[in-house]
Amino acid sequence: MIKILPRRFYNRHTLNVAKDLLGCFLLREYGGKKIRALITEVEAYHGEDDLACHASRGRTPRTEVMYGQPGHAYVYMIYGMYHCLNIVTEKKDFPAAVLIRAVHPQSSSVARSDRFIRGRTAGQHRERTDLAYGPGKLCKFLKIDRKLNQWDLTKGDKLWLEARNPKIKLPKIVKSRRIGIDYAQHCREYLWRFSLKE
DNA sequence: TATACGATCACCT
DNA sequence: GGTGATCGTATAC
Repeated sequence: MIKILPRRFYNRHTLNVAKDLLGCFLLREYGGKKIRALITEVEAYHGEDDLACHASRGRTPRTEVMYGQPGHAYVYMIYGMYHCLNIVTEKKDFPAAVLIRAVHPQSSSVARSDRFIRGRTAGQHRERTDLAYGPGKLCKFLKIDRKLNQWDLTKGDKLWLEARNPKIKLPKIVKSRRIGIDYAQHCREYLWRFSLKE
């Protein structure tokens, strides 16, 4: 039974949403293709007091989406060449989001995309999790860019999320410090990066 | 208007 | 371990 994550899933504390997103599926549909990917690594960015959060300097045109309704996408360009996908959390007017750092594409998705990206022939398919390991790489793999900024993720179209299979036991969740935010003073010590062990 | 820099990645030593 | 690519955003002037 496949279930699209509803708005109320995102309208909770960001740390809980982040942990609960592990093992869920990120779905991307474009050009007649549908890719399903297991979420394996996330980071939480929570409120204006979090110095690592883009909203730490308040409302700006860029951060406005994080102040909006939960369950929308916050996609921004980083270093002039990559995009990062975030899931907006918490109630309206509280700025917070979960950065999707890594996903594990389903085999059929990898096969399709490998053929599309690298022109591989049938029989050469194999797991290529490296294609989606890292926030920049997964956006490239899933063709996610700023056109999907503010996209409603509860509609089940173009980009959405589905619940994990409750019958499958989840690997242990590993907590660690967030990546690339050394400027965030004491906030860089927070263990707000969550990943599935393995 | 000008400038500094970043929630990254690939490639180098 | 280090560096360059490349441009939107925030901030300073």
